[in-house]
Parts: sequence; C-alpha cells; structure tokens
Amino acid sequence: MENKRVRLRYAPSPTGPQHIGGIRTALFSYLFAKKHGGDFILRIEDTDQTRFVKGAEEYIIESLNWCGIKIDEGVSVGGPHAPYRQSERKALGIYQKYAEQLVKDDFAYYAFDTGEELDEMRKRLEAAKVVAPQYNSVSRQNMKNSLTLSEDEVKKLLSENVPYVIRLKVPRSEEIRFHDIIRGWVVVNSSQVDDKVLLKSDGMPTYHLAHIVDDILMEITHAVRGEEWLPSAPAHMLIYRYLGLESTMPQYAHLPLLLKPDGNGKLSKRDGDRLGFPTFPLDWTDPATGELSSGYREKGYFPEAFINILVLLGWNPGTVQELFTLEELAQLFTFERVSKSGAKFDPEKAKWFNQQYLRKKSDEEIAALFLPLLKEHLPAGSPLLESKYVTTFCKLIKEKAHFVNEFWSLGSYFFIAPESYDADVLKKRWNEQSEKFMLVLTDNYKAIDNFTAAETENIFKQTGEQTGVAVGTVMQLLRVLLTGVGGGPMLFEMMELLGKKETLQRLETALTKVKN
RNA sequence: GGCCCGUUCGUCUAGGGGUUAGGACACCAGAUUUUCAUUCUGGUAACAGGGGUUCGAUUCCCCUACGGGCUACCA
Repeated sequence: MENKRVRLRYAPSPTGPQHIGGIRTALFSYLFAKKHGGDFILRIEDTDQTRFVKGAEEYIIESLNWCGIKIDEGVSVGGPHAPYRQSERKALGIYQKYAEQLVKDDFAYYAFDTGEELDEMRKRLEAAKVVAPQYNSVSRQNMKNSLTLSEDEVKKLLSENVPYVIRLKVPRSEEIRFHDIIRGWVVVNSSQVDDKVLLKSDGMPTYHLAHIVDDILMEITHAVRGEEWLPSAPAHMLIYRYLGLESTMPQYAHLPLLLKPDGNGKLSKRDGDRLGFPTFPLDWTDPATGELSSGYREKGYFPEAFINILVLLGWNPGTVQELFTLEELAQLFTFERVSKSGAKFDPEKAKWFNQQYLRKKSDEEIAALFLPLLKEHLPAGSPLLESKYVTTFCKLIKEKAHFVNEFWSLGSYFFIAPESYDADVLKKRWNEQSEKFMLVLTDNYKAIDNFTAAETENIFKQTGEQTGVAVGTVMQLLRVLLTGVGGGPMLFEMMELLGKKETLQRLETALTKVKN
C-alpha cells in the first residue's frame, strides 16, 4: 500500500452538466494525485440508463479541460484499464462476476420481488410502526429471495428468466468502523444499513458495486466524493470485506458539501441561475427543454479564477495566500486542511478573484481577449481596432473592471464620442467660471504639439492659475465633456490615448451642446 | 421519525486550554490622487446554548438547539 502509485478518479454520472461541487471534487482529486506524482482518471458511471443525458459526458470533459485539469486516463484519452465507461464494462460481464461471487460465498442473494411487492413491504412495515422500513436482515425473511425460497425454486425462477436483483446480505447487528481521511473514524451499526441492491434486474450494477469493482480494478488509492455518501459507506466497507479486498481498498475522503447561499440545502443542479450566479462551469442547454443554464466561462470568468474560488471552498493552505496557480495548488494541497463543514459560495468574492487575475494579466493578453468583443461594436477596418490603441485602452480600463466583458460598457466612449453628458455633474459644475476655464483650456491645448498625459496635465494646472479657477472644481467636468460620464480611468492618460485632434473635437462639440 | 456528519464575524476561513480570537470578501470612515475610481490607513462585526473537566475553556467531554446529509432496482 505504501509504495503504490497514487491514483484518483473523478467518476461522475452523465445525467446532465456537472455543477461546481462536482468540479471541486474533481479538482481536489486531481490536486492530490499531482501532489504525489500520481494519476488522475476520468470514469463515467452510466449505470442508470434511464437518467442518461446526451452530451453530458462531453460537457464533463470540456469542463475539466477548461479548468486545466488534465486527464491522465479515462474515457477521452483511453488507458490500460479501458473501457472507462461502466456501461461498456458491464457488457464485458465484469460486475456480474463479482456479484455472483458474493452470492456463492453467501454474502449476497437473489431477490425476485417486484416493485409492487417492495411497496407492499414498506406499507406493511409502516403500518407496523417500524421506524425505518427497509429491506434488511429482518424483512428479507418475508420476501421472495434465495434465502427464503428453496434451492429448486430459485433454480426454476432463474431458468425461467424471472427478473431478479442481487442484494448484499447485511448482518443483523454488527459494528462497522471505517476511517475517513477528513473525518476520522466513523462507527455505524449494520442494523442501520439495508440490503443494498448490487446488481439491478437489467443486469447493470448499482453504484455501490460498480464503484468498488472499478476502484479495485483501476488500482484507485484514494476515493474522494461528497459527504452525501457517508451513510452508505458502511455498506461499501462490507462489500470490500466480503470480496476479500479490504487490504487493497482505497482510502475514502468525504468532502463537505457546497450549500445554497440562500440558506438551506446542498447546491443542486436544479439551482441553475436561480441564485444570481452560475451553478455550472460552462453554459449548458438542456437537450429536452432547451433551457439554458449559464456557466462561469461564458460569464467571463478566467479558469484560473474559477479554480481558485473553488479550491478555497472547504480547503485552505494555512497561510494568508489567496491566489494560487494550479501548479502551486498541486504542491500545497492536503486533505488534512480540508474542513468538515459545508461552505456557501460567495458571488462577491468570486468577482474579486476574477478582478485579481484580470490585473495580473498583461495588457496584450487582455487586448487579445477583448478584441473579438470590440469587433461587435465597430465597423470592420475601423482604425480604432488597431492593436496599440486597444492595448492601451485595456491598460487603462482594466483597473475599473472585474471582467473583460465589462470593458465595452465601461469605456465605449474611447471608441464613440458621447451623445449626452452626465446631468448631475453638469448641474453641479457648469457655470460661467468653468465655461471660461474650458474655453481657455481649449485654446491652450490647441497650442501644444506633444499631447502627452504629463503635458496636458501641466497645461490643465496652468490654465487653472491663469483663470483663477480651482482645478478640483473642473476636473470631473472636463471628464464629462470628453466622455459623457463622471467616472473612468486616469483623465490625462485617457486624453493622450484619444489624441489631440479627437480631444479638441470632443471638447468643442461638448461646449456648444452644453451651452444650450 | 431513525441514523450519520457538522456548528468561529453577513460570507470564506485561521487558531487552539491562558490570544487585544488573526486574515480575506463585502460594508463604513479617514488619507492621498486638486475629479469618479484605484491605492493606503483605520473601523464595525464571530467562538450556538447549558452543564461538566480544569487554577483557567472558544479550544477537551456530555447534553440540548440549530444546520446539513442519507433513508430507491439514482448516483
């Protein structure tokens, strides 16, 4: 065990898009694997044919790719343990073999009860005031299974192809102890565990059997999953034991859940956009209803920011560092620093993270991201699409933004002269004095050639002295005359970028318009 | 209902028997930039409650409360 190569898998069910909790599970698994120089495997658990959703598998792969989580082995890349899709593994008879072995060893049994019979059993137990009606060591005695039927009867039913399931034969009362990396020892009495179905009547394994068989065959060393699996973990321990695989079973880590920010319950796929922030990494269109759920990618989040947000939900490095690259995380990550309690997603902090990464990026990188968006607003071939202009624009505007996709609404006036002017600022600052100042300023600007930020600022101050106007009272007004709005990036830097001609033109236009 | 897991500022969290209980986001204030914003500085704000154990508990134990999970031939 000690020298085994570390291998972790992310094993989602393709029932739709993965929500951010699932991606976090994948991320933690990936980080742990990489920290120990091991492998990250993607396995698709498509054992429920009724819930299969087309496109879900592709979505999962694309999501992981976007996050920068590299799949070493799995459905998309293959590997020594292929196939990695459980439906295909079932076709190979892999699970059936294990289930039959358990029956043979008297750790499992055939059950022929129909759905109606199961319903009746539950009703009967409820009527008898049984607190937790379940198919277990007691109730199984009154059901139709290979424990109550004679050997001949069982053989007959089997030969007649009567549908059956294989159930785990859970002992009546036995303490089951298991160790969780995050929670320590957990003890449950087997009387609380029901006789779980291992093999369904359609021949497919249930999650309980399938994940164990595959984790063993794929040599998984650490099984990471959400806390919602904790109650069924004792059953899983029993299966390992009955299969004689306890010594090679993976260590389990049950992660705290991601909670709905509005109070109660775990975050769910169905939350969609209801909460005002995306629940999914990427946009997803439901193939059945056509309904669109938005994703972080399309909302304008950088993948670096996205994983940074996720990793800090339930984990921390124990230092004050908050910004990490994937590589750094792969160095720092440990399960010891994963907390036990659920975490709510904070949309405000998420924006802050994206802003941090926005500021980290070079102006050239950002310009490349913004250019396609800009092209939607400008005619092809516009001189304003020129690289230097756009790059400088990005340099100025990024200080004001959280997302690249805010750039246009924040700074469209860099590309289109304003049509109207902020009425509040005008009301407050426009008067004879300031008008005089602007006229003198216009003349002064006309007279200079090097229209740099430093120079225009100088002239601006000089004009203040010249006219006896306190420049603080006209600075924002000048901004409004040039851009229409009261806020924006550094004023003189902005003027430099606009250039002398454009600046003067806007100033003159504004002066005539505002007068009326 | 039963079983399991949890509980530090509004949120994410650090800490851990003796601390002014630390940081981050958000919020507020001041400073600076003779503009808005940025930035900087400061501030408001938390150990769920009750019992123990102890010289001393937020920290360890128990109970209660609250929150969450599970209770399918779903994962």
